[in-house]
Amino acid sequence: MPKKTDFFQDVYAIVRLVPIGRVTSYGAIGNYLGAAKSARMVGWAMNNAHSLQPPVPAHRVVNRNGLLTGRGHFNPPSLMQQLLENEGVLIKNDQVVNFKAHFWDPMEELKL
DNA sequence: CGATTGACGTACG
DNA sequence: TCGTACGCCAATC
Repeated sequence: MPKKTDFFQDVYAIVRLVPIGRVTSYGAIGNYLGAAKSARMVGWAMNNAHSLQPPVPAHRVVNRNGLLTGRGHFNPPSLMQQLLENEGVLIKNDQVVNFKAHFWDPMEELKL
């Protein structure tokens, strides 16, 4: 029987599967794991992800609005935007430009 | 051990 | 269209 902590591991697995130049959202991951309403847990998992090995590319995970809500948890906070721009994802006003085009939905990509 | 918070999202007015 | 309320579950105070 799977342990509840597996949810966190699954979140990390999904984030690591996100291709370069693509981004996903907390809700999309939670939805894929069957915890659509537990998007907060995905965010909490990211908080723990900073201590994981290998490091989880949390900078590819943004909120439903494509806003870099978690940038304040990076070091420095601007690192998130910098990493995304480095992968070809433009950020404007702490928000992903053309977010819909860069959006990587695990349910569409992994479910098949 | 109880109350509050948190990298979110949906529902309702 | 915008603002407020609630749910979700774990960690922290």
